[in-house]
Amino acid sequence: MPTSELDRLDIAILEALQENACTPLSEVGRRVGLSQPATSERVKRLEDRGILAGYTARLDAAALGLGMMAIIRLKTTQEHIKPALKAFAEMPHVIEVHRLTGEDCFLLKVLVPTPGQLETIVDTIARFGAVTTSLVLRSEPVKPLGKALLG
Amino acid sequence: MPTSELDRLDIAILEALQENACTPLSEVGRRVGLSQPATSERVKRLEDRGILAGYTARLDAAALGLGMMAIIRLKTTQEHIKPALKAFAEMPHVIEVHRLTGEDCFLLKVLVPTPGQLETIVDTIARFGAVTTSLVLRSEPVKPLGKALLG
DNA sequence: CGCAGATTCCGTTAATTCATCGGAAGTTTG
DNA sequence: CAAACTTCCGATGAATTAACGGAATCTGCG
Repeated sequence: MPTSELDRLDIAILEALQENACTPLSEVGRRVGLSQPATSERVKRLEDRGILAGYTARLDAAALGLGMMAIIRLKTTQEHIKPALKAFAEMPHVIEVHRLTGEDCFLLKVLVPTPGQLETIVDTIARFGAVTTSLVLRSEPVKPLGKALLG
Repeated sequence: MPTSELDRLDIAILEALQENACTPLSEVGRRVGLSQPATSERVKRLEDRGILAGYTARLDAAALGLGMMAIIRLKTTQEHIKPALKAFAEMPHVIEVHRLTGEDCFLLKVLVPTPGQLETIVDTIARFGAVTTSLVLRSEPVKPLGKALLG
């Protein structure tokens, strides 16, 4: 089994660190009922197991001037897949790339400062196949993963 | 303007912290050519400006037993929107919710351990309208945001 | 039963990292 | 040209993390 037993404490620690990775481990420990060294040790074990894959800064796209998010779907054919992947990698505004089953081959998430930038991106991608572009009107805050472990 | 001037150093700092938020600021400073206190001060300023919105742990979904990602699109009508949003919030496996322009109203990203779980989710969401579900075969690593600032 | 061995915890302490301070250098303002 | 402002540096004090040694609990197996 991939999740070789995470107990309640591990999950609580992961939730705390996902919500704010800078919470002192003594404080995390206090919340879950462990000492600082014990908490530290568990965190280290979670890292060694590859469950805790790292720590990252959360940037505010809007504050960075990237106020427009769009979802682009691409329906293409086999021979375009590799060149398309390469092109996506070189487009800095394309922040997520997913290969899909179903009618569409790719789903991309892009962040741009202006509609004009979006047009440029769509035009470039359209060279590989049929694109469908949707603007994101609103996003609910991304949910922390911890919750999904209990169901 | 939203991006009231970020210089090259700010961008380099953001990139470093996005790649690994635990890099000591003395090390970040060394890379960008600043002392530790100067780096610390810039980070604090970026936080105050709301550009650096926080720090979060990166969890490995597969290692957590959530090896299956799916994209669900929902086409629905006005009166279902609020109840749908509420339902999404209560489903722990739904980790992203985007309101879209275009034919589909919502795009969801879900993480599940088994196809059976996905079926449950799809069935629940289908009560609000017409759903289109695609499995994610592969995802390219999410791109750091810093790159998008230079274009 | 009961004794290794392993695991996980705690308290303490050493090492690392971060925050704060005073002061210098450079820029902008009046 | 001076005053105010900004941003930097080096040094120091405060906070956090990492690394012990030892105690308690659990496991496996004679």
